[in-house]
Amino acid sequence: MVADETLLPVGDDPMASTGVPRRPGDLVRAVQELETAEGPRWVWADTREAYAPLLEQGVRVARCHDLALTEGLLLAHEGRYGEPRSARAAHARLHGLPVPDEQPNAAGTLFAPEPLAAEAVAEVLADQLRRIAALPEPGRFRLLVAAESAGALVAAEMSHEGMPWRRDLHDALLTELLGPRPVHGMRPAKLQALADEVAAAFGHPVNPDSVQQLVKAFKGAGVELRTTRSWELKRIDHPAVAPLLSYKELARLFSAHGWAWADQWVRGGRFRPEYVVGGVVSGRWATNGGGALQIPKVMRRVVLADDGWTLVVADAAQLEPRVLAAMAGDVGLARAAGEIDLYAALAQSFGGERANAKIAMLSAMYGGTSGDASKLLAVMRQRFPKAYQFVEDAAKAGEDGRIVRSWLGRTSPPPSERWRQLVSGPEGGRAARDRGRFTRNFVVQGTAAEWALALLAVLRGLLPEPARLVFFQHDEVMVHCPLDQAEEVIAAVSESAARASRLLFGSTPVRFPMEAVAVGSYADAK
DNA sequence: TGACCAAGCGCC
DNA sequence: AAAGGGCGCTTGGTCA
Repeated sequence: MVADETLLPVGDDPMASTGVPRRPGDLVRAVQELETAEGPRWVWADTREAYAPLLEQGVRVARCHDLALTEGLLLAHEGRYGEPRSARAAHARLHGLPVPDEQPNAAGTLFAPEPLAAEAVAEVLADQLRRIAALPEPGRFRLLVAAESAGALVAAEMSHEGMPWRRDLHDALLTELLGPRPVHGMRPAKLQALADEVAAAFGHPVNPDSVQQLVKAFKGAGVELRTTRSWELKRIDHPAVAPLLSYKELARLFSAHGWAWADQWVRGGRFRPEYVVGGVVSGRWATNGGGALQIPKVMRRVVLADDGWTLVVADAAQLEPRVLAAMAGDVGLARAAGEIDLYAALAQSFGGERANAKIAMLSAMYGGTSGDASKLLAVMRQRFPKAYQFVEDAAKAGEDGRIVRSWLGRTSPPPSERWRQLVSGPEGGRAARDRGRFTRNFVVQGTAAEWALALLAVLRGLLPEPARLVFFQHDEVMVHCPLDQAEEVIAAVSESAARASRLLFGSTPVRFPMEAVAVGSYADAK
């Protein structure tokens, strides 16, 4: 099955190109031929729709421009957050036509819309390039668009490739922790035993999945609870607590990543989630089903390289404080960020305590106020004034109802109407501070996400055949490759980190260490 | 019955 | 280790 989608190959000068409509029948071959001959930047309405069928046919492309992702970035930058961002909507706006509503979910719709004609794709592209050129920092925004689009390619390829997942080991792990797989609708034996223990401790039946029943049962036992969160339960002295805590932990494994999950998401020894590029306002990815970004650590042991292959796993160390140092241009902080252990390098400034340096940095980036935070923030303000001021400004903007932007120009959502009402009411201070914490974090998290996208884009281009990116989680990547490519892939990872840093920040003294290890099992990566 | 919300917890 | 911002996903519970 070939995508019913118009593709537009664009050479180095996008404005000079013309659309090439293709009949679906020869589309795949045409793409492959052009890709080999000219390596164009493919322009399409939506990468997931256009690229997945190509991947099915074994065709991979090097570069693309995703109209919908770009439109979303542009609309937000232009203060038009929330307007429909599909290529079709963008085309309608250009011509003053009624703008179609956003497709709620491609999988859930019965009728796919007619594909955009090549002329329409070209028009939307030209309009976007004009709008980008008119921005105050067009170069940065172009990089953002390229990185976002490259991310969309990687996401489609990772969904296609899948992360190695041994169902036999997964089943063995579940059986070890929960007991054998139960018949539908039943609890596994060990889970049921824990539920029985909880009931016995109360002296009457209690459903441990029901907050209401638990609160009531504890009340009957003379214990008043505000919530049944595990950290709150841990402070309570009652015989039901221990089995209840075990129950909660295992019940989550069972329901979120148990046998039914594997039935749905694991096929042919691969876990294939659907990634949503730009699915988080800060630019991080989200997933649509499969919970790929919330896989419990205990399950890493079932992620094994194929025979003769290895997993190269790497995560960026202390990415967010390094990003802050580079963005703020804070000389002192940048010097510390030139070291492998940034917090250790900062310790001297915070009474010799590495831990204090960490709290100070985290509090500055996230708006923390607890414990020693305010005292340490005062030190930070004095020692690293530019970094301190950078996040303070972002927080102030948020509190004032203004938007903020990441380094490359991703724009935060504007405040909601509800927030504006709230902020002028009796609880206004609280609402303002909450939004201040959000915008404070947005500039750091958003730029860290951009760095990670740039890393992915570069790494994708450096990987030798047949190595494949198979997993990405905010600041961590996994490559599946033959054993004898391990060294080359590890080198490619650190080279990509260096190039990503230059792409975003030029010649900064800040280092972005990305140490990769080759392992047989994901569980051995840390 | 289905839609929706809240609680709770997994990951970074 | 501490912390807080961001998410997805499941369950129970309520309401129309």
